This record gives sequence, structure tokens and C-alpha cells, in this order.
Amino acid sequence: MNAEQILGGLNPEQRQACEITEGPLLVLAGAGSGKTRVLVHRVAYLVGTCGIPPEHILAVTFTNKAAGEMRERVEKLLGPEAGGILVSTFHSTCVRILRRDVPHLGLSRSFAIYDESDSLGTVKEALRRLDLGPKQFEPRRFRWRIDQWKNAGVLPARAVDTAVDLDAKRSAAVYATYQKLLEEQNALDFGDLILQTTELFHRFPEVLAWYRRRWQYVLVDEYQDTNRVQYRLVKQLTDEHRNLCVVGDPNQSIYGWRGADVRNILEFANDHPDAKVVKLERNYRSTRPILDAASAVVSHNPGPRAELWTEREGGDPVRLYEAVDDRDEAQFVVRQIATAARDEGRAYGDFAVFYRTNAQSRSFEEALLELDVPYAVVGGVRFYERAEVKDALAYLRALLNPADGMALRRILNNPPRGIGKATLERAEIVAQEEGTTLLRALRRLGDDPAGGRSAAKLREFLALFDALAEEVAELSPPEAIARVLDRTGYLEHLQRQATPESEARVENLRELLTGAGDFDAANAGQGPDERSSLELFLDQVALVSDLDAYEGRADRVSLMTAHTAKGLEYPVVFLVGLEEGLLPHAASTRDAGGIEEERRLCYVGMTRAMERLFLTCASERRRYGSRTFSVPSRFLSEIPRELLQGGLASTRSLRDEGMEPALDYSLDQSDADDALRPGLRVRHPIFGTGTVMERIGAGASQKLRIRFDRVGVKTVLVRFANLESAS
DNA sequence: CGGTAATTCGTTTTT
DNA sequence: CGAATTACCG
Repeated sequence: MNAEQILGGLNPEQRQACEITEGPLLVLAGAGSGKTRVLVHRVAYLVGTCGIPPEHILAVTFTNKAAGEMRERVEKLLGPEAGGILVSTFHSTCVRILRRDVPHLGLSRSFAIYDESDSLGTVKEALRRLDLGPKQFEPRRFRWRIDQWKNAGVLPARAVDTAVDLDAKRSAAVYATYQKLLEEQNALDFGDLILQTTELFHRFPEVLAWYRRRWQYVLVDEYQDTNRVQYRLVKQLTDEHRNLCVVGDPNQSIYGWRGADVRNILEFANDHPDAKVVKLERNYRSTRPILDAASAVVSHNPGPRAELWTEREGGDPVRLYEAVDDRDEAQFVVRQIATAARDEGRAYGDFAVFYRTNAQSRSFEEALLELDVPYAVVGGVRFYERAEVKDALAYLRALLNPADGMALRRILNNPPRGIGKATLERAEIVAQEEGTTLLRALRRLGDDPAGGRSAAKLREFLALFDALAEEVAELSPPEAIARVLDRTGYLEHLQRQATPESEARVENLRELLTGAGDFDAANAGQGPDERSSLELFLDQVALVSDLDAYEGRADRVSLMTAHTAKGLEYPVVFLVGLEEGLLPHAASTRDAGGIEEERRLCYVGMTRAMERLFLTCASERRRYGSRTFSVPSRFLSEIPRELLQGGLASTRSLRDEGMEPALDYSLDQSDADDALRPGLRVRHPIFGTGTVMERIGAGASQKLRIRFDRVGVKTVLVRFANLESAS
């Protein structure tokens, strides 16, 4: 194929990004500048024009969805030849490597992949072994810390060595114990998938050499989101041939909390002195007002500002709606959608609502249901995380990897079979004392002739387990699931309950069965892999997220977090909950870096909009069941007035939007300021309960004088006080 | 041991 | 407000 066939439709910069095939290349791709397009065409160019064998190319993304999309588009350009190119996520790529070479590290190829809850369970077990009560030592905090260590590429030994204070020492000890437990269970957590791969490459250069020969051209998408270990992994793979192309946008770095380090992209040029840099600054997605407003927000961050331009002129101004409360906010959004759908003939799929936290989806769901507007919540409670689905999968995991203690624990007495927590505790002690797996400990207890009733129950379970282990090995994923659900009595137990919930669960299991069937069918032509279809299925469910399964549908409004929205675009976007404490989120306002990341998140959300962008905030919202007050986000005041329609602190209501208020609206109609009137009883997180005496100022600087029951009169800034209604 | 009732607890974002 | 742990009784 000649170059023109592949690069024909690209602009000069995009074209350049494809044509610089050798050596390190950094592509700075602003929002909506055709980043995916470049990746796709670059890969096609490498294979189609330069004649690089497809097997020599590795393209790494963060989500399976991005990988799938890219694969599809490359295939469209190249045809079947594209099949040899590996387009995969960091995690899937590493699983692939480890499934092949992990024995070097002393683990078995059948290792389990622990998700967050398995991992948390293992932390709890580690805490038990270290005699640290979960009351004062929160498992979640340790898990988080361990995760950060893993993201930074720190192994337990180094964590122990570098720990100075007692707290760090304790965390490092938990980390070490945790890692030992994982090893005993023949399991790796998410962080390990990358970390252990770099460890493998580090300790076994001959293994690394093999992969270096294999992947001579490496591309990394969303490079601004890479963490230290991922950086290290990429470096290991490309240090020799140096054919590395990274694509990203520092302004869209929103995963710092997960260990991502923007410096990876900011310092790429320093890191590779001979690197070429291409900037994509032409935006093809959004109208001018949207672009200007988004740029205005993010330009409040230090560093070079986002330079994006568009040829598109005109376009609606960005609209701001200040709602009374979360309900009002949701009703406003849904009414806008319903009206636009009716009057402009827009499909529901043209609309998306982005929020900061998953919990916010609720009020929108309620409002959408009320008006019969079809919608899809993306993310949130994931399918594979539902209890019944996890149970079914836990059976398969335990059967395939008998060392998998977390899976075994889950299924041991599920359905109830007379093996209670006393037995489990005894088994755990045996396992710990003899340094063996939970399953072996259970066998030991079962073999005890003096074990009485519980030993008999154990023998019964173990017999079933062993029989199933043999059967399941030969079965396809859907067959295996069906067999397990049937033989264990799990399904029967569920059906016997005959409650609405249990029926929903049965339905979910059916869905799982269907999903497993689809997977099997899609994988049927793969030829005799070393690994069974069932094993591949379990890998897939461990690494797949809800977003990956999400197909943008033309007939549904999409609801998701701003994080999930990255990489997507919609004609009409609502970015909601723009309040201090929410966006920026209170947990991120500790340091400047946190605020800057929130600002970028806001930018990401705004730049998803193609034609029309709405920003909303509410002065009052329900949180934890009780009412909390808030003031508009600082990000709103960072947008120049002239770009906004509907100013702050205005008392615009639905009526101003040319719509009738909802029937039951009158109750909520009270102005936000009225809610904080003198006499109101409030609760302050530190000062406790008190009575509002006086209101001082308005907007972001609004203060209240409050007489607190315990500490007397104080003046607090509403914006930071996180007041709740105490009545 | 198993199920239910009571209580406590917490929310950021996720591969 | 809901999930998730704990308390308690049959």
C-alpha cells in the first residue's frame, strides 16, 4: 500500500506523527485532536507501507475498550493482516507475558488474578496474622498504601528497608505479609501484574530479550496516565531498539491518585534527548465556546496552557444552571434532554451526564425514570462484582487453582452446607501453622476421625470439590458454570428463596452464562491454545470493566463519572455537581496538586461536548441521607462571564428556561440562601451542632456566624465548613 | 450453625 | 441512605 492510501486524510501534523517511524516520538495530542486516528494510521502505515511484520508491533492502551476500538479500525485499513498486531492494555499484555513466563519467578502459570475485594480480604488476613485488629488498623488504608508501593515499583523488601517511622514500618510489615499470602495462594493482584512483569524482565534478561525481539515497535496511548512501573516496563521493552511512540495530553492527566505520574510525559524529551515531538492542536470535536470555556478552566493550572484551536465558528454558549438541590438539578437536566429530543429530533444517545462520584447517578436515574427517558449507567456496580456472579466465578477459580484461598473461602459454605466460621477459623490456624494452603488444611480437618459432625460435612464438600475439579477441566466456560451451579446446589438454593432479589440473581447468572457462551463462541477459532477456554475466560473477566462492554447506544442517555468519560464524545453534555467539595472533591483539596488534577478532570468533562455544554451545581444536596450545603465550584468562576449563559448567584428557575416547574416542585422552591437562614440548626464536622445566627456575604465567600452548643459562637466559611442540617 | 435484627460505617475517581 | 459488619436467638 502506498503512503497516500493510508495517510491521505490526515492533517500535516497527524501525518508527521505517522511518518516518523524510527526512534522515540512524543505526540502531544490535545482533546479532540484526532489522537486515536493517529495511532491507528501510524500502525497501518508501519505495516502497510513500511512493511514491518505485524507481529513486531505492540500498541498499549489503558482500557480494553480503547484497545478493541483501535484494533477494529486498524483492521478496517489493513484487512486480515492486522491480526498479527498486538493491541492490548497494560494489564492484559502483562497477563499474557506472565502466563507464559511466570514460572521463572516461582509461581505457577495457573495463578489467580485478585481483584480489589480479594486483595482487601488478603490484607485483612495479613492483619490477623500480625495481630493488628481491624478496628484501629483499617484494612483499606493498608491496601491503598500497598497499591501505591506497587504503582511506584517498590517491592516489600524495599518498603521494609526504607520505612523510617513506626507507621511506615507497620505498613511495610503488612505489605510483606500480604505478599507472602498472595504467593501462598498462587495469586497476583492488579498491581502485581505490571510490577512482577518488570521484576521478571529485570531478573531474567534472556526473557526480556525475547520480548524485545518480538516487539520492535511500541506505541503507548494515554501516556500521561502511566505510573512508575508502567514507565519502567515500557523502558525495558524499548531501551534497545528505541522505537517508542507515546501519545498523550498532560492536561488530561486525571489518574494521579492511582499512581500516574505526569512527569513521564512532561520529561519524555529529557529522557530521550533525540526524541521528536509532534503537537496536535487542532480540535475537530467541539464548538468554539466549549473549547474556550474548557481552556479557560485548565489554564488556571501552572505550566504551559492548552493551545487548541478550531475552524468552527459560532455555536451555543456554555450554559450554567444553579439548582436549588440535587433533585432540582436532575429535573433540569432531564427536562433539557426531553425538550431537545422532542423539539430538535435528537436521539437520546446524543446526551451524556457526567458527575464526579458514582453516588450522584441516583437523582438522575430517578428523574429519567419519571419521564420515561431511557438511559444507561456506565460503571458503578459492575456486573462481575455482583455477589452471585462472583460466587459462580469463585467456584471456577478455586477448581482451577486450588491454592486460591479467597475463592475457596467464598464458596466453602455457599450454599450453606454446615461449614461455619468456627470450622473456617480452625482451618486457617492449621494453614498458618503448617504453612500450607487453606484447602490442604481443610482436608486435614476432614480426615480427623474425631472430627465429628463438622469433619463429615467437610468430607462431603471435599468430595464434591474433587469430583467437580475433574469434570470442569474438560468443559467450555458456559458448561462449566452450569455444571457448578447445578452440582453444588447453588442455583437450587437461590431458587428456593423465591424472593424478588433471588430472582434477579438467577437472572444475573443467566446473563453470566450467556456472556460465557459468547466468549466461547468468539474464541472457538483460536486453535488449540495451551490454555483452556475456561482459563482464558477467567482472565478476561478479571481484566474487563463495565466500560469495555458499554456500547454507546443511539437510543439511551449515558450516565457516567467524568473519569469514565475520558476518550468519549457526545453532542450534548451535562457536567453536573460543580460545587466546592464535590468538583473539586473535598478529598483532593488538601494540596495544590490535588486541585490541579480536579481542574483537569473538569477540563476532560467539558471537552467531551461537541455542540452543547451545560454546567450545573446545586446549593444543597442529600449526602449520606442528610442534607449538606455547598457553594459553586471555583472552576465556574474561572470561566469568563461572556462565555457563559446564566450567571452565578442568579435565581434562575425552571420557569426562566421556558418550562413549567414540576408539580411537586413548590416544596423545593425555597431559595438556596433561604436554606441557610438564621435559626437553622446545623452540624459542623468539628464543632458539632449549633444554630445559625447571621449570614455574611454571598457566593464563594459566604460566611455564617453560628452559635455552637459546645464551643460557642464561631464564624465559618460555608464553602469549607461542610455543614449538615441537624434537624 | 444459620438466619435475622441491630448497628455501625462510610464516599472520589478504577485498570 | 445503603452496604457491611456484628449481635443475638432458634
